[in-house]
Amino acid sequence: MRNTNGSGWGHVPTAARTRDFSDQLSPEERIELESLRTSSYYPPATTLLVEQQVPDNVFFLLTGQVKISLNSSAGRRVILGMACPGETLGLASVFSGSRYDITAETVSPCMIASIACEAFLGFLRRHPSAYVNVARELCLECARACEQVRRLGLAVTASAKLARFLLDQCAVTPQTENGTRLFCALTHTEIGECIGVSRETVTRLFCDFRSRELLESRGSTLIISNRRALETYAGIE
Amino acid sequence: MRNTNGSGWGHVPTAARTRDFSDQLSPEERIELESLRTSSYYPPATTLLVEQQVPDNVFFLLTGQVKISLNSSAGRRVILGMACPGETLGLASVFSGSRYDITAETVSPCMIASIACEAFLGFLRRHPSAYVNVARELCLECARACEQVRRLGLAVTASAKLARFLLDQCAVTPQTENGTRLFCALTHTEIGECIGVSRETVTRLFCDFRSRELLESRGSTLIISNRRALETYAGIE
DNA sequence: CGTTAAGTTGAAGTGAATCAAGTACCGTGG
DNA sequence: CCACGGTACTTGATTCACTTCAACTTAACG
Repeated sequence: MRNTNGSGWGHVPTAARTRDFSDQLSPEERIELESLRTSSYYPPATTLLVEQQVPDNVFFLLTGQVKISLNSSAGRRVILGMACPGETLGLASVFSGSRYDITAETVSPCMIASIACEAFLGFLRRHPSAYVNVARELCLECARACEQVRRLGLAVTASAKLARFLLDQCAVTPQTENGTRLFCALTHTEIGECIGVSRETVTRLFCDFRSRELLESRGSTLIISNRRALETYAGIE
Repeated sequence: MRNTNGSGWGHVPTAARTRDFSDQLSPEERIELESLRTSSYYPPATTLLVEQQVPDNVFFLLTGQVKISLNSSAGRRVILGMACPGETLGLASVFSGSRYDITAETVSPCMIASIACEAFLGFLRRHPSAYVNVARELCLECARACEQVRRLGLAVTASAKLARFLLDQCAVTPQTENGTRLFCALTHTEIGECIGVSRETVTRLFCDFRSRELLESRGSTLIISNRRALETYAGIE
């Protein structure tokens, strides 16, 4: 099951991403924003921002994938999802002037552009129409958090949670003729953190799903030939 | 414990609310927005919007309280929180053009202003600077959803969840000399839906907390004299 | 004063966490 | 090439917190 290519899933996250923050900006605005950005390379497993920290930068993910999580001091963690190229990180906190409310770390080699808070807020003051872009990004963050609440709160059993999680992944993955192929490089521990169950339970559920022929797995590839079956099994809304 | 004044909590929700959507708009913009709004009275337990519906209006809560929840077709529900005067409802969905992602219903008699989607989007097109207000509201929605993920995902036991929930309420309630007084008109069922546990468990936990002298309750008033104790008991991050 | 909704309490059942032990896999370096 | 160490995965046994079910009490309201 383990996979070393370092990326979370074969395809994009929450919503297929066709545009990034600078979309819909005027050419001049785009150039100005460009001039404020400094891009750098980050190796896998680099921590970009930590919840409770005072924001210093807004990040724009150019390539690679970033794991977004919430952590408790007790060591417990909830993974909200994987950010994909085009997404911004830390925007809500910088904009609202509060501390970071999420933790973000790279899972694959990433190119990331960053802008210091004040510089970014200055840009927004000079170009208020860019707030439409801020609002668009915030919508995504909301959707991601809501999705997670649904997974954790509306699914009763662990199997329903996993099924729902897999179906959410299917929803953003292109289908092939005989089912959906998910290239999943998350460890069982991480999947557990995504859906709020223990590592061992994830293992057992995969066995269970396999024996029920709800999915096949080969290495880090999951093949879900019959979504319907998975949906009904999970008692999806 | 039951309380018939119909309001959720004695004081405001997530963040103390000092301004509403039209804050920071120019006087002309404010007047124009005003002209688009139609205000009406809604009795308690009126459903304003339902998840999966195609958005038709943006709502501005003027007075009263509104319960925001996520529901599954299986009848399960998660209460995200109570909206207070000044908040907007359905903004994210109207803005992003997707279906409502939450359900909202009044819990007390409410005055609510509404604007048809197209009219509101037209206003935003004419006054792009108003997007800063949209962004501000979306930040609130994000914060609320994140808070809920923390409650459901980071707290392990039911007691930790309830403790955290009560502490969140304390955080937005003015303190008196001998502790925090919460006027809670949520039923045990509703509290259960807020933290993802059953009604009976809520009852038992209240008994337990009382016997541990973590709180006192008189009618629908909760008195938390020692927050610290509650925090340490819950193993709060 | 009767009806309905909310709260309380006990007993039984269970799903999932935890603990523990063992296996498979991959990269490294002798 | 193989021994080694580390990480991830697997599987079984045990335990427990919470749900569910059921019976009962209390409170609110016409």
